[in-house]
Amino acid sequence: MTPFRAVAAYVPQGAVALALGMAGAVFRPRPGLADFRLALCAERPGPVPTDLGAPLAVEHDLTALAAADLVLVLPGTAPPDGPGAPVLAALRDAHRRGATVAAHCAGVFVLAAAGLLEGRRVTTHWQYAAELARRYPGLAVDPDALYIDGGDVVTGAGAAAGMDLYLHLVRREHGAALANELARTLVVPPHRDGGQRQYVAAPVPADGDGERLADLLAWARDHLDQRLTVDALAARALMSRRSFIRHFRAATGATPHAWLVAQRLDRAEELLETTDLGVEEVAGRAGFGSAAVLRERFARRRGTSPRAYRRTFART
DNA sequence: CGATCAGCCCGCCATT
DNA sequence: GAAATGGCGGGCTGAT
Repeated sequence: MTPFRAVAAYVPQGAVALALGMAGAVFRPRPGLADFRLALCAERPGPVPTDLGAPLAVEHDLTALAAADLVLVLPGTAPPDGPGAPVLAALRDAHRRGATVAAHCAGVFVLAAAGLLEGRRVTTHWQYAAELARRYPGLAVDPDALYIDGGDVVTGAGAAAGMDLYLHLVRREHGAALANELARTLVVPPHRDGGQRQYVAAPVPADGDGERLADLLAWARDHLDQRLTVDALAARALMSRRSFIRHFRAATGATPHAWLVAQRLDRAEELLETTDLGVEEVAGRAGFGSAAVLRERFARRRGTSPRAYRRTFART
C-alpha cells in the first residue's frame, strides 16, 4: 500500500468546525515535508452549515471521494439520521477501491450506515457509544478507546480525538518522524495513549475513592525510581490486591501497572526534554529496569527512540 | 531474537 | 437483597 496523498473529507450538514479545522491543519500541504491534497466535499458543492453558525463553502462534490486514497467523514453536531444514499454509496465505492476510510465522533454513524463497520470493533464519542451499539448490533463498540485502527477502516472518539486519529494515520503511513514534526508544529502531543475513560469520569472523582487514592498516587510519583509492585501499593492503601485493582480502575481508568508505566514514561520524557542525562541514567531515574526497557516502551508510545525524541523536543 | 520466569489482572464466586 | 470484598485460577504481558 502506498501512503496516502489525496485526502477527501466529507463535510456533513452541521459539521463540527473544530474537527474540520484539525483535518485542515494536519492534511494541509507542506512543501518539502508532505504533499497532502485535501479536498472538502459534500453531496452538492456550495454552502454547508456548521456548528459555528457561519456556513462553509464546500468546493467539491462526491467525485472527490473517487480520487482519494484516504477518505475522512467529518462529524456533524449530532448522530445523523443518515446522509443521502449517494454519499453512502460513494463511501462504499471508495472503500472497495482500496481507500482507507476514517471517521470519528458522530461521523462513525455514517460509516455504520454505509455498512462498512459490520462485525468490527469500533469506537466513537463516549456519549454516542450506547446509541451506536443500539442502532447497529453487529458492531463491537468500545467506548474507552481514543481510536481503533481496523486497517482499511479507522474509527475515533470525540471531536478533539480527531487530532489523535489524524496524526495516527500520518504516523501509520508516513512514519513517526513526519507525525512528530506535524505535532510539534501544531503544538499538540504527538501521541496520547490510554482510552477516553479518563475523560468520561471526573479526572479525580469527588467521592471517597479518588480522594483516598490521591495521596497514594502522589507518593508513588515521588518514588518512581524505586521498584514498585502492585502488592506493595495495595498494602500501602490497606487493601487486598484484588480490591485495590478494582478501586484503582474505577478512580483512574487505568490498571495500576499501566498507570505506573505511563507515569514513568512521563518522567522519562521530562528528563529527556529538560536535562542532558544519558538514556541509561534517564531510565534509572524514571524507574525502568534498563535502557532497553525504556527504549521499548518509548517506541510503543511515541513511535521513536528516546534520543530522537530529545532531538525534537529538547528545550535548550 | 527467542526462551523463561515473574508478576499482572480479570472473571468467577463464596463471604461479609 | 444489594453491594463490596478478597481469595483463587490462569491466561497473558512484561522483564531479564
